[in-house]
Amino acid sequence: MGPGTGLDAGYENGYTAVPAVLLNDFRGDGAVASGTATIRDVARAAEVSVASASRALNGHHSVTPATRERVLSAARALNYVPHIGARSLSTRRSNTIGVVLPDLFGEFFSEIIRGIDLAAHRRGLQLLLSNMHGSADETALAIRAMRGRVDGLLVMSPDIEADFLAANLPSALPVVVMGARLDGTGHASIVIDNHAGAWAAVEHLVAQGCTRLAHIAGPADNEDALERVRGFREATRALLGDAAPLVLPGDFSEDAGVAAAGALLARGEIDGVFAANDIMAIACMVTLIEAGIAVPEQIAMIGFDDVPTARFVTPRLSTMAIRIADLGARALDRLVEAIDDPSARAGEPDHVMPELLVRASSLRGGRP
Amino acid sequence: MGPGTGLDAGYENGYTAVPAVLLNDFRGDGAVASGTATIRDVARAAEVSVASASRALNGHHSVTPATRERVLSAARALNYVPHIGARSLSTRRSNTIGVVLPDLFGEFFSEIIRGIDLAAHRRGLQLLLSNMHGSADETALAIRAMRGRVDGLLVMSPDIEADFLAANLPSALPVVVMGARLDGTGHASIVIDNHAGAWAAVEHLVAQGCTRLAHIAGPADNEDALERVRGFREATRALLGDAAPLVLPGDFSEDAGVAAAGALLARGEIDGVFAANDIMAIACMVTLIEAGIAVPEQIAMIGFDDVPTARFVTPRLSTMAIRIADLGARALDRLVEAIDDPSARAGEPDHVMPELLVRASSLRGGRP
DNA sequence: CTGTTAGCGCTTTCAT
DNA sequence: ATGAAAGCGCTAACAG
Repeated sequence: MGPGTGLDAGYENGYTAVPAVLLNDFRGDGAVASGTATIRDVARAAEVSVASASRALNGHHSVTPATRERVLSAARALNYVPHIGARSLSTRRSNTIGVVLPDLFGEFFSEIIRGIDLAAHRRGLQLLLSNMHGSADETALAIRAMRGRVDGLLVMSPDIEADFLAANLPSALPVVVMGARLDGTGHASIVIDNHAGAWAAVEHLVAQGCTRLAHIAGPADNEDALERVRGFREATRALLGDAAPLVLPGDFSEDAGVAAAGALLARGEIDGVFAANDIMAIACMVTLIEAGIAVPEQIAMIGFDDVPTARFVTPRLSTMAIRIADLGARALDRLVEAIDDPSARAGEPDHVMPELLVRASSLRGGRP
Repeated sequence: MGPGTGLDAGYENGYTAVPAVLLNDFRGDGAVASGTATIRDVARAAEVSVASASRALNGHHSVTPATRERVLSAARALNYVPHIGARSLSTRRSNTIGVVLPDLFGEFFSEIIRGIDLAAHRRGLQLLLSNMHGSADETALAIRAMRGRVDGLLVMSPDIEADFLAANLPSALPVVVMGARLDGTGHASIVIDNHAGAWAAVEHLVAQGCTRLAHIAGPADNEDALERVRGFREATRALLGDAAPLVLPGDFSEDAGVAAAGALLARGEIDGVFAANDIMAIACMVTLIEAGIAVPEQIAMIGFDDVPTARFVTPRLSTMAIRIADLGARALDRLVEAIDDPSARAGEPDHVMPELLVRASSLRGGRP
């Protein structure tokens, strides 16, 4: 893991649990098939009640060292593995977090999952993944299907109407929403400051001497994308006096980037492009270069997100960087807080401020 | 999704379940908080027994249309959401697959997860994710922690000794192992033909006129990586008469690629590089180019995996392509087969043959 | 300290 | 067709 991600902070307290029995030095070299014996078998073998077995297994202090040892060795002998499902039914704790995402495609989501996983791993939590492949109804379904198996939900669905989302969020379960603000619903949320990010991107392009900007937009139903367009428009008007800058349609996909490059080529005149995400920026840039355009000399490019790939393209891509994995980790941390203290209603959304990351794709030494 | 991935095949039969009640046209717009009422509440409200409620909710045919309607509307009114955890305890079915991976970093794993998710989604299965962050003991732990919550396990851990792995796999649970062959354990597996892939890479480089090859190796404890080195060595000896070709150490990381570039620069003479994975190839290539080396003219490059990024670098990276997402999907499909028919012992491992994908980074028109 | 007894929420015989 | 009751495997009072 790279330095400075802030993800390797130490253990935190609070909602965190690794069942004691799982931490035994069991290495599965017993003779019996694992996953078969129940706690009753263990109790019988150790000649104690299931209650004592349970206590011993879970490290409760109220057990004689002697019986504890009997139970433990019986468990070992039987290759006992606790049935976590049953345990959570009884304790009303699953030590599992449900993660609901709109898509699993692309580095943005994999980075987010990585961040969530890292934070979850620190606390001994498991992740139940659910991806909606787009549809709103499926999202609702996915969310409902998590009932009784998770202690909390991490939901990201920037393209689902907030109202619909709010209506389908189980109010009994702690939820953190990523990417959409759900004010007044009592759910915590964490949002990216897209507008400011877009503005900063335009500002940078202008500082590099660009005067004819274009924006490659994200999906029309995506809140983040919409805010980026808005920021772009306002900034070009304010900074360049351009009230009707070119906005090319897009959908965060590679294809959209390629198509945008085609449009740019056909039109000419544009000397700076701000894409709503990195993947479109990269696809567009590669296409432009192959068509003989010099980047950044003829057209400067800047993206949004800072996915890992941005560093590997030639020229390296400037971008409005979000520490994506960090974002996921923060979301999980907030969720854990909410689980720890269910009474605390969520306050203001957490804000994530994208950071201008200047690399070669936009650096052409205009005004410094 | 790109064309030709083979991932969008239609529904298959077999182990597939979406609980009926979840498919109702419920849209969560009721007045009561969801996730609160139990089936007893529903039964009481509908004035029937819980048994009947259960039957109605699950679409059993032995219910009067009248009572079914009463139950359903009661459920709707109460905003009832079934407690899946309790259901699986009772049915011994969780409709969940446990996925155990060694790492979540990099595009290889995110692609694999995407493939698994796609296939799982088709069958209405959920994914319980678990990542070991390296340690073997953690792997064992993660596997045991899945007991009672999953119907089957998808395990990938090329850097864990096969014996240890086999000892810790629950024999009661269907398991498909990716990337390591566990013959004779009764577990299905699916492996990449690394040796042949490496050989093909060398063959291609030689055909392009390269005569002094180097290999950037993967981790020393990774089976896939080891096979790639072996293939590389054998091929260079056979094809080039080079019995002791340069093998640079690596660990599949970006840094390793950069370090390898340094070594290459210091040494000179090498005119073709085969890296054990794409990320090292890309990092190495970018570093070489920035140092003034012409790729592929002075040094031809080829990687392994075909991660999405390989298409975006300049020059585009040649690679031994694996359809990674496909691999994940296939693994899940095999697992589902095993769940469907637990009696069938696993046969031979599935083989995945990497495919030579020639892009600009290795194309220099030597012998055609 | 230990055993007995209830559940957790749901499905499922087995009667009726 | 419906209901009563017995679990699924585990934990948690409550007594002893």
